[in-house]
Amino acid sequence: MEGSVERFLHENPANDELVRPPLLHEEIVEHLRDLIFAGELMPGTRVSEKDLCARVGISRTPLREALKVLAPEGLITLLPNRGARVAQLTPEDTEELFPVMGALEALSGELACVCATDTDIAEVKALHYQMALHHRRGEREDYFRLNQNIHRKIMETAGNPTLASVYDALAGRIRRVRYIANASQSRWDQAKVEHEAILAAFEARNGARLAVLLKSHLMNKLAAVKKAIEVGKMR
Amino acid sequence: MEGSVERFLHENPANDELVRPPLLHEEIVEHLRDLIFAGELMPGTRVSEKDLCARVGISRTPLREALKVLAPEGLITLLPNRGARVAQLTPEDTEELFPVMGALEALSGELACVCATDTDIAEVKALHYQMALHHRRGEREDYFRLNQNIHRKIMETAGNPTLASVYDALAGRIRRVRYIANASQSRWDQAKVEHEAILAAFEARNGARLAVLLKSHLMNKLAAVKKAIEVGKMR
DNA sequence: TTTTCGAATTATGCATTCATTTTTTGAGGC
DNA sequence: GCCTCAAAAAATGAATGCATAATTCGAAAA
Repeated sequence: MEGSVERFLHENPANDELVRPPLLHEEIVEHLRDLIFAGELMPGTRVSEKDLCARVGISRTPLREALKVLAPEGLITLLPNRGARVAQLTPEDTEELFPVMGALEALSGELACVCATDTDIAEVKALHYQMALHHRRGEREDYFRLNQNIHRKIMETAGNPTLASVYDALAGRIRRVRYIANASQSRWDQAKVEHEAILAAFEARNGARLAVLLKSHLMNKLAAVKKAIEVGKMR
Repeated sequence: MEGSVERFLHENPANDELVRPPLLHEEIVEHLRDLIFAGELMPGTRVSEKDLCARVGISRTPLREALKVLAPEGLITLLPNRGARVAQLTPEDTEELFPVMGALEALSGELACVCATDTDIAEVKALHYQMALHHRRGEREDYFRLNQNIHRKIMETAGNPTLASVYDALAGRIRRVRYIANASQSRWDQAKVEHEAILAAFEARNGARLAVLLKSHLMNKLAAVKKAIEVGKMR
């Protein structure tokens, strides 16, 4: 009977999750994130509610809800009566975010060393050598992508979804500046060396060492970002 | 002239911040947080939009915006077409949150050891001995409050507002269970010993050691919470 | 008495509307 | 020509309205 199926679904909270229809504002949140990450909405840009509504084909209510969600996340800045803007990372933000991300990545490394299967390690190894290839070929975009994949794989291996989601939220804010970290060839080369040590620690399942390496890797990246910004300003 | 003052205010972004009127939904967010923390809205409780609107004296729009903000924060669970509920911490959440908070507290300790003035350390010391007094007197509520104050003071001394805000968001989610960590006298005593070591490391400005201590302090707290829940279940 | 089914009620999701505030525009004065 | 100020236009903040999904309630059946 149909009835029993419905009852089964409703009496089991876990299934309710699967059945639940999407909330419009959540889709808009993701859509806006994508627009920001893709660079279609640049930092500092004013987000016109009317325009975006027309563009996405919805009313202002869910869009406004989405903006309110993205504000605490740090992707949008809300100026009362003066609209929303794509958040701009201040130097302070940058300087504050990297250590926090470093701590979270360090934890991911520690946990990953405990949880990782041999397959997990082999996967990271494969990603690493593919990345190394892109480095040798000077393919920055591909290197960047593989780099992200490696860190993401380690994060996933850690098996702590809460950690991953906090990390992702912060990573979204510095996505743009991260990319410029390897602007200079020397820093890029150094990053590659660091990654070799990271791989080695992971293969050895040396969690403490991996944690330290990941942490310093991020702090070096911060230094590189600051330097790259300095150089950029002087021009 | 009045005009020049207004222009001055508007031409200076920093001042715009000060002048800007409050957004209703943000006030509701804080109000709801307070209600949840105060235990007036218990985990699992359904949040009726109509009732809460009447209670707070606003329309549904800003309330719904507030609920949407609190959902990603983990304090509210949104069930599409079925309303909002005060989020209930699952055992998985608990197990995931403590290590993350441990990593963040560890970082706060490290940074605090670098940034702290002698006054900062003296302040923590004072708080510590006041807390120790409450421990000796068996005053659990006061102990708990002082305990929070100490960790908060160290966090503030670290001088990383981003770190603090991420930490606070997570702390809000486990606020309730944290309180039951010192349910058993033996654990409470152990916690006090750990705090003495923490104070000593801070006084010595031994960041690395303080980090390790704060981290293990939180992991021990997790173990205690799990145990307390187990005991609670058996009754 | 308990269960089942369906109408009535209620609550939610989103669109629309109204009241303010901000921004723009342009006419007049310096 | 540039600044000042006021009126118009536009945008935002919040309330209300409407369509739909969920819940409740009660009558009929088992």
